[in-house]
Amino acid sequence: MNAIPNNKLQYLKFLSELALFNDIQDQEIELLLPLIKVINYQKKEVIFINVDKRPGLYITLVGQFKLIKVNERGDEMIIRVVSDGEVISSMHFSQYYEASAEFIKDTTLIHLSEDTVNQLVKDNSSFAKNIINMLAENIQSLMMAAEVWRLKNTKERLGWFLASVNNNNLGKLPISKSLLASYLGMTPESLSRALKKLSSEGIEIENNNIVQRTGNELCSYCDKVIGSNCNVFGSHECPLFNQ
Amino acid sequence: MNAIPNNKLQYLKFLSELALFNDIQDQEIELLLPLIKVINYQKKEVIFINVDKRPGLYITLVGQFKLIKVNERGDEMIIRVVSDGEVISSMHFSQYYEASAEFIKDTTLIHLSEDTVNQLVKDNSSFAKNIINMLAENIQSLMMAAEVWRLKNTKERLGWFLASVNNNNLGKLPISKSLLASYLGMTPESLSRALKKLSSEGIEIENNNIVQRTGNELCSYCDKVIGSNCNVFGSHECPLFNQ
DNA sequence: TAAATAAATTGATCTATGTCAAGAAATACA
DNA sequence: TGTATTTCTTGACATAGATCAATTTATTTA
Repeated sequence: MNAIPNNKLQYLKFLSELALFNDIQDQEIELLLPLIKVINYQKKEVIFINVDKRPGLYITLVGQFKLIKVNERGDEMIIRVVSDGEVISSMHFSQYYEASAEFIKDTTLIHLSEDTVNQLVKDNSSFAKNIINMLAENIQSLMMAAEVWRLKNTKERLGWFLASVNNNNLGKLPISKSLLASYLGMTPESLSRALKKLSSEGIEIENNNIVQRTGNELCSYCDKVIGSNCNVFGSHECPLFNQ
Repeated sequence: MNAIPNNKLQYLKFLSELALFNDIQDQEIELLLPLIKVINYQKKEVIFINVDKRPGLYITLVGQFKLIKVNERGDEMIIRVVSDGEVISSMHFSQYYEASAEFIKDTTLIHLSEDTVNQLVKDNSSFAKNIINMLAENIQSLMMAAEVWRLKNTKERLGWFLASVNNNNLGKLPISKSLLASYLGMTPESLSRALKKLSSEGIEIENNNIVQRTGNELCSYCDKVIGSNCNVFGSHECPLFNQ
């Protein structure tokens, strides 16, 4: 009677490992399974996000998409690139905020309704804490992005991005160059030129791998936020603590 | 024995009217009063915010300050201008995020420690909800700011700002022009030139008051988020719903 | 594996906005 | 109320990065 269909039970392990469900018992997550909706999108598909579409919380089971805004002239801004395991909470956008999602890869999203999330926040303080942490991380990365766009030139923006993925992604470029250019708020041409300048400093991209001539050229583009998950962070080798 | 000093009791009414304490009983707020710290800052004072300074949640009792980041070249970015009744939650910044606050007016802040806030979130689901709403609003305004910086030119940025204050501030410019220029990511010279272009469209600033020739010129710079607290929003007069 | 398509690079030019300098207007101060 | 100081405006000029166009290089697809 209360059996959860087998096809939903498969999500239990995935969900339980997300930061969003930290300190939440598997039994509690199981109670959610009947409430989730699983939605598939194809590469290149574009959806419009606003008050009319079902709001709520979307968890990326697998795939990749970009959250974008476009102005009248057709200029596009990438608000965020969302990948496996990442969460987007459209219910926390203003009722009138409009954005689009464009799928970069075939993507499967897990959807929790606004009511479900609100109920969980009310009943489970760990979940409330996890939601708060998720939103705080969002704020953090939006502030960082603002800073990068406003205070850094094209070469510095690219250097900063490479430094950040080099730490948490083992030196592999996670997105294409043209997507990266757009994400960093520049044209592909400018990215190409910025890359040329960086290569004269010993930083190169060789078939999607970030390569540093002596191994620490990117340190000069690092900052304390992105550096905090680097293995020399805070040590005497780290230039951020030791100029 | 448990008496709250009279000088703290005066904050009860102020706090109870904040969105942060929605659906929270006065008795519960009273329990907080012994835990708050009140801090005064003078106009032009600058403080540095990072992990070493006491983190937590700051509520602006009265005054105004700007949250800023500066790069090596001395270029300054205003992350946010914080005014009376507004909240800044440095505890939700990354541990390593560094910013400065520069006080524009003499300012009094009410401080709640990180532990106090965490305890409240745990014990009181209304407070958790309020914190979530506050963070969501932060995300909203950071996304809007990113959009304004990235997709609008100087004239459009200024028009957008004037449209937004015209709604919620009765047409009075809340900050000086040079601060506004900095907030909008342009130089005072560019702001001056943008203003000249707007005045040819019937939009002027006359001793800090926003004046529109026919009364709705700013509508073309409005959007659904800032328009949502305009009194013609959604009606047949509103150009946003009716092109 | 070749042809077709898409992505990235390079060079030449253009343009919005920054910078610098001088003057005007507004505000503070005495 | 006049002087000093700050803020704002205007013009001349500089520049980072956009745009446009032509290749070159990679990736799909058949």
